[in-house]
Amino acid sequence: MTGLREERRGSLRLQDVAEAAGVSIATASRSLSGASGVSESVAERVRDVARSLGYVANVHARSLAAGTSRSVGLVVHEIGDPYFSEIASGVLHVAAPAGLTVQICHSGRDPERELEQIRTLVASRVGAIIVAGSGFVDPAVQAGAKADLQAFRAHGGRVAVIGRHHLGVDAVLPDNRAGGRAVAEHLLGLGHRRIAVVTGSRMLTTVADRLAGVEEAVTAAGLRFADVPVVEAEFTRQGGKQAAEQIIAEHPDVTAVLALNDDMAIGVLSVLRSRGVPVPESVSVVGFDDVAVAQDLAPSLTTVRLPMVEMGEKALQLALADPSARPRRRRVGHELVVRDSTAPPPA
Amino acid sequence: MTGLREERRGSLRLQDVAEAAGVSIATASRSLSGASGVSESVAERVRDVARSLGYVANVHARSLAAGTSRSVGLVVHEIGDPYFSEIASGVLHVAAPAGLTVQICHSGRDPERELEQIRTLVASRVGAIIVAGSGFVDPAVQAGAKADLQAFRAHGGRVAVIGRHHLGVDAVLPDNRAGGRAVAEHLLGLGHRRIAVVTGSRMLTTVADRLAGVEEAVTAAGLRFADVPVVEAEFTRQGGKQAAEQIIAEHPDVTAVLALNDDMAIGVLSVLRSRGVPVPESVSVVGFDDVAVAQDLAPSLTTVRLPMVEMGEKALQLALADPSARPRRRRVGHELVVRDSTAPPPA
DNA sequence: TTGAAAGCGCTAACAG
DNA sequence: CTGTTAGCGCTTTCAA
Repeated sequence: MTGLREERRGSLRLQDVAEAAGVSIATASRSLSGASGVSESVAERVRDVARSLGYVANVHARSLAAGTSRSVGLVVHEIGDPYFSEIASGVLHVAAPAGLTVQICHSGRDPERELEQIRTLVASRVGAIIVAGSGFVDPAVQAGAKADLQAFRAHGGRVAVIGRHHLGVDAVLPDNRAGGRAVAEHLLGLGHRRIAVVTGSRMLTTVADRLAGVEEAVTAAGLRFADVPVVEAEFTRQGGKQAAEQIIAEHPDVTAVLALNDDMAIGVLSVLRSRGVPVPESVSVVGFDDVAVAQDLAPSLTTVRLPMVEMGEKALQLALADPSARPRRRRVGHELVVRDSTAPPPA
Repeated sequence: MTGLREERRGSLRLQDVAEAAGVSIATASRSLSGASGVSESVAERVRDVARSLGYVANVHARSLAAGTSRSVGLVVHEIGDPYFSEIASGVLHVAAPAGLTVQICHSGRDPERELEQIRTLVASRVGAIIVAGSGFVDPAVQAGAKADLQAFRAHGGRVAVIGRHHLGVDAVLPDNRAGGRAVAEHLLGLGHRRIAVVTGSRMLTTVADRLAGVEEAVTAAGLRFADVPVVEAEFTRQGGKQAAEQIIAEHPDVTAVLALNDDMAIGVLSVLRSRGVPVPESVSVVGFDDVAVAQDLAPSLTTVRLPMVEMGEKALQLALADPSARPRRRRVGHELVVRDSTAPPPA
């Protein structure tokens, strides 16, 4: 009785399809995988039978036998963060039509955990791994991840990263430096001279690059970057709030706050509003990323737009493209979006 | 030469660990899986060897042999939507410590696609499936999904859904109806009598439930629900904008807009602001969900808080708990959060 | 073009 | 407590 066995596992096997179609299991396999070497008539019949039976191949058996799987892994810092959820959205949008499943995991901005997640993905024999979080300034921090990723590639795995990493693989690179410069120039152009910068950990390359752009602009404007207060906190809304409190306490004379991501800028706006500081009349605020809500805040946030969804799409496309000998880089544009949170400094 | 084979696949097999530790492959397996029946000293040695070798078990081989996998599937409408990314965050937060990987897929609010995604997950032999996202009022629409989910359960799979009722499985249920009532009562309590409701498709149970709550409150206040304009559009920010335009055109006398999710409310606020309509002075606006940014909008949004992260956590916990004969329901609380977007109607 | 059969790496009886 | 061995369901040579 075949019934029993079906009940045990719950689904048909290729063999059931093969029997029903009156062919061997090998032919059935070839028919369904679209491999050549089967007469079209037979192949079609097998596919019909499979469909009518509702057969779905066991992914694990297939992956085990073939050594690869039709799935990709995505490592983000935190999926609840809009920056990453938009990237994830982009990844999913190109994965689905390609018949790929996506495994998402959190690194929590911790290199250790990131390495752990990468290992898990490697063990899952995913076909590609996309690392979406910021890299770390210190290459040593990611040495482990780099080694694992290289080994993964050496065995046919595909890898792409978003943002600057020292990982030696294909990368989608937003121009954080030019973006930082642009947004700083915007404030300087409005006449601001006492600007405070609110930032996440400088260990993150994203932060380092954006900050370098800011420094360029400040220096080019004839100011000393050393005189610009740079307040470091968590790269989150909460961190932005904390930094804002500190600025209000220690640098009450600033006329503009430049936050290195929108999340922090939102935190800054929140504190200023609760303190009754009018934005942009008394203080201008800018962010970076242009997450979807930036335009709906009040005042709407001046920021630098990064095409997160597109970055996710590009990353997966890059990973899926024919492998290249040396790492490819896809730069994505940025765009200064001037909204209502900035104005000339108070007279 | 073992070297070759290692190169072919790229990683060590259990056998390599077993040899290095001088035990049989079975003992090695037991040691690593933490199964009983191995002396602790041997088990420890095996684990040490495995760790020093950097061994990671092949997930597919394991799943194939064991018939189950340490992974869960999560179906959301759209991961870029904050409502779902917060739920996903909750799911990931309980999955990771449990050693579970999470596969996320998009249904795009389309029952067909949803069914397709569920099938893919079943084929992946995930241990559990979590369906987040509203169900459909018409049970027939989801008959396919229900059948597949039941079959999946019958074969040992775990299932939990968030916020839907026609699937006959464990569910985490936000009290949409009571929430709708609460937020409508808030508006009525402030003295509003000309209220417009902005909603997504009424085919969604989420919408139907919230709307029913609103109707209860309106009726209890002695008004006729039929007199309340209900504008239907996409359940997104864009839909909210569209609905707002329509309300301004067709019902210029309303003093309050009740949007059935925050996303739509944000769209409404955006349109009102660009039209120069002061909120809450001329028109009050309320939303539903309390996505993270709701408190940072200006005016900050009065809404009903749903604990999305917690809902994600609970759903996975439910799915992971010992299976029960009949569907369990975990109700999660809601909380009216009064902020700055509501006030009494203009005199 | 088709089929038989040897694994893919691991788990889980079943022996010892 | 430990080892032997038969699969898990599929892909892929190798023959026919």
